[in-house]
Amino acid sequence: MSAARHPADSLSGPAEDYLKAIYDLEQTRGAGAATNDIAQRLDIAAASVSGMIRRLAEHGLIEHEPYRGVRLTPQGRMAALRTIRRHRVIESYLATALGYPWDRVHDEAELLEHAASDELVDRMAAAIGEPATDPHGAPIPARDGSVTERPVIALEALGAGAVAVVARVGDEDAARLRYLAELGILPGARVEVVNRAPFDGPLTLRVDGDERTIGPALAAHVLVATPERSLLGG
Amino acid sequence: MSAARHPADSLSGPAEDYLKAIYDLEQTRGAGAATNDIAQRLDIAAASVSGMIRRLAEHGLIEHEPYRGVRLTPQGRMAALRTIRRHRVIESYLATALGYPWDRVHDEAELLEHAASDELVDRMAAAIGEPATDPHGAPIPARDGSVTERPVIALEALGAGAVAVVARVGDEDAARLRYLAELGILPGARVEVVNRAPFDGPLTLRVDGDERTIGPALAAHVLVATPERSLLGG
DNA sequence: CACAAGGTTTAGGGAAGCCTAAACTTTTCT
DNA sequence: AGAAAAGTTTAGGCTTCCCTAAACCTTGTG
Ligand SMILES: [Mn+2]
Ligand SMILES: [Mn+2]
Ligand SMILES: [Mn+2]
Ligand SMILES: [Mn+2]
Repeated sequence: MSAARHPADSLSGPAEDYLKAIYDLEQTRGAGAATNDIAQRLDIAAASVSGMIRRLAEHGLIEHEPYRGVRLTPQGRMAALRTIRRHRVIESYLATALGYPWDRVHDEAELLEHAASDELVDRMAAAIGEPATDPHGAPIPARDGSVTERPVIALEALGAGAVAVVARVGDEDAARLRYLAELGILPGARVEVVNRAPFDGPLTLRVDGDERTIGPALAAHVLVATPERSLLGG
Repeated sequence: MSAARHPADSLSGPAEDYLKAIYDLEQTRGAGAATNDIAQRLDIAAASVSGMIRRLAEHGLIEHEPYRGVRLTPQGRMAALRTIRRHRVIESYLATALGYPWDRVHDEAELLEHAASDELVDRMAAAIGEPATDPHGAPIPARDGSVTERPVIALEALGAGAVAVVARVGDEDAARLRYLAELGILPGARVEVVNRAPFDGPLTLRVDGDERTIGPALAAHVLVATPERSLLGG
């Protein structure tokens, strides 16, 4: 009765973080986002997630099929993308305009994204030349919510001999980012899989002429574009 | 028993706004801040202020004498000044680095001040050359909490013939800021009181060679430094 | 098919912050 | 001084967002 007719502009910080998490989960897994997955991503008890799910559904931002998962409504997707745009523009601005190291922009953006106005975010984007991706290679949605996700594949999924360009790395863990930077695994870097040990063993890579060995768990957080995929268009 | 031994770094946004308000009230009024004044400044019911006062006192940030008012403890003053520094650095950065109009920096800073880290604020300050005052002329506290408040007097308090330099204007009301800018009443502007109508009447000023008339209510929000005061040192 | 395991929701509770109404204290006015 | 006015606090309630424990579905396995 009172559903779906709410201010909509004034989402709480926590609500915005839930929508972002649900958006991400919907993207990677094909289907709706599971309560447990949301809980894990946000480091919150599953029961608390159920509570927030109810509120978001009442506001018409998600649809909830009990015991089955949640999906964003068009309105919820728009809200998620607005927050994601803010997050990524802020990350980019901090790195480009203020010299922030790339392993620390994420935590700062995680809070600022809920406080910065659309106008501020637009001014930031303009000041640094409307970048297409954030410092970790993630695409920045446009003001209208449109995003062009490049076709990418996890570095972990490549076989020996494959050559690829790093498109994007997971940005949640600062220590991991520092380590990847040490290895030269940055967006735009060319990597070649020299060898792949069996039984989920480490990958030997050639990066910038140097040989590097990384475990599959780490390689799962590195997304790459392969020449074939680029040409075929995924 | 559990008083005064708390994280202290993690103050809520509302708590920081209360501390700022109490700091301001302590400065202008000489004595402790009254519940009603805090309520009016924050646009919150007086009863709600009593509740927050209890919490802030439990955290050792203020001292409360019931029915008499509150005062900041040294710890509370430090927390207030840290938030004020953030607010004013952010205002300055928005105006200088991002071309924000001076009538809109305040509202944006009012939210960002609770989300920006000290490191971000320091980087902003460095990027614009460590300004001494914000766009409205208010002094920016240093990292260690030290502030040098210039001796100022309300323009409203000047008599006919007085000459002064605008030091600072109230920044809470955007429309008022736009009007003052229209009149040329900006920090640094030289104003001369040409005439003063009796019975709380309007002041006629000369600003930039132009004659301007403003009411005493508006003049109360313009703080000026007079030559004598500057020389005598207040 | 039954049932254990895993995932999800409900029940009950707490802290923060806000509200209105009522009680209470202090100040001011007659 | 006594009473009205002004200011403050307390009482009782509400929403949001979090928690743990218990009930409840769904699924996969024996
Ligand atoms: Mn990020
Ligand atoms: Mn966030
Ligand atoms: Mn301000
Ligand atoms: Mn604020």
